[in-house]
This record gives sequence, structure tokens and C-alpha cells, in this order.
Amino acid sequence: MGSHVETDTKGRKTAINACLEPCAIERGMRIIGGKWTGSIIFHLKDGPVRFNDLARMLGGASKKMIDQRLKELEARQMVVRKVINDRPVAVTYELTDFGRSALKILDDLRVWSDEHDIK
Amino acid sequence: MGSHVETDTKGRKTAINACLEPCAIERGMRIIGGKWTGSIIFHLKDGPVRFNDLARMLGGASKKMIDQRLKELEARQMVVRKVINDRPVAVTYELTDFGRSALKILDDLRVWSDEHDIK
DNA sequence: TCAATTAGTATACTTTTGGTAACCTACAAA
DNA sequence: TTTGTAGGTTACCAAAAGTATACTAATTGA
Repeated sequence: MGSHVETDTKGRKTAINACLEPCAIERGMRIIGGKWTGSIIFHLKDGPVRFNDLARMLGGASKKMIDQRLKELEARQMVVRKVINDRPVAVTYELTDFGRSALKILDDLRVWSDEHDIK
Repeated sequence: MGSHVETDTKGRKTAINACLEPCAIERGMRIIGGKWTGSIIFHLKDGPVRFNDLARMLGGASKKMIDQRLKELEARQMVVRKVINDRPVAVTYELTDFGRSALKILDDLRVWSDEHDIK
């Protein structure tokens, strides 16, 4: 992302290294920046959590949301879904190593939000 | 966010410390996680940039988007708008100390995206 | 004169997202 | 039998987000 703007002899300007495609920051944001995504990852940090327990912890999010986000995270291999019991169905969600690799950023963000009193 | 779920003697479950309101991670995300917001902040890291130069660097974003995001950031005191010239109009945008305080998180995110080859 | 620059605004439009609520199978307790 | 648990799915609607295009006014350079 060393982009800057250059002016030629005729005064015309052109961007050098423009972000025509979403650059790394954008791409990253689209993964951990979805609504509730960061919170979900963070709530899994201490180990496997069952679906409904997660839903209870994230009181503000609907099951649909949580389900959607978990599927995205599973597709990205950040989370693993494990059926721990048939009859009655029991499922847990757990972070992969890749999933855990995002925790530092999320925790820094949490600290930053707290420090700067973001409402 | 030390939320967890407890089961009472009758098997009923209740979430302790549930995130009824968006917790710190959510709140932070809503500020630096908007589309293009992170990229804009990052492009301002080396000093003041003019509006159209920013638009050129962020080739994928429309002026309306950039304008909107800059206004949000200005309202949050993360960016300062400075008119450096009337006739012809010239304006620059610059990070405040608060704005700069987000750079570390954004750079970590950039590195993380690159390392994990996020598409 | 024509084209391009400055920093936006205005308008219209499409797409995506988010949220509610109902419904599903299967099991268990009162 | 009714209620509750589990882990979702489905349909629908409203609102937000994003895109596209045109337009402003003043200035400069060819």
C-alpha cells in the first residue's frame, strides 16, 4: 500500500499503486469485521461452545445471524463444528489455529475501544 | 466479556454476563470496520492528503463513500479537515492523535491478512 | 476554446444486510 | 399433554449500504 499521486509535466495526476482491488486491510475487515463476527470468535477463545450457549451469550444477535457467521467462519477454516452427540443433538464450535490467530487483533481492538471510550 | 452459561438445579440455562449491548469489539468494529474506513485511515498515515488524491488512491471507492467515511471520521475526531486554499478550493485531511492510535491495529490486520493469504 | 483540475452535492437506483417470527425433528421432564 | 431443551431452516420485510451519473463554480494550461 505505498500508494501516492504523481503529477506529470502537463499537470495531469495519476495514482501510483492505487487500491483498485480491496487491499489487505479491506480484505481482512471483511472477514473479522462482519456484524457479530469478532464477538463470536472472541467468545470461543476459551474452548468449544455450544450453539445455543453462544446465542445466549450474544444476547443481541439472532440465531440466524450467529448461524450465518459460524458458517462463514467454518468455510474459512477459522472455526470447526463438531457433533458431540446424536439424539439429543449436541454440537460445539471451536476455534482452529487460524481462528485463534485473529484473537490478538480482536483483543487489541477491545482494549482500544475501552481506552478511548468508544460508544 | 467474561460471559458464560449457568444451569440451575432444574436444568434451566441462563447466560451470565451476556452481551445484550454490542460489546467493546463490536463497538470498535463499527468505527474502523466500515467499508473503506480502515483503508482511508491507513492512507493518511504519512501526513495530510487531499480529497481527490485519496479518491485516486482508493480506486475502488466512490467519492460519495469517501466523503461519507471522512465525515464520520471527522465527527469522531479521528481526522481533521483543513481548507488550505480558497479559489481554487483545496482541502486536506489529516489524522489526529486519536486517529493515529488506530494505526497499529490496522497494520496488524494488514499483516495478518497478508500472512494468511486472505482473498 | 476545450479540457482538466479543485471538492464536493444531488439524484436515482440496486444490492446487501439485518431482524422477526414461525416452523422443523427429536428428546426429556413435569 | 404441555412445556422445555437442542440446533437449526425458512420466508418475509425494512433499512442500510453502495453504485452510477451528472452537476456545480472557479481556475489553469494548451
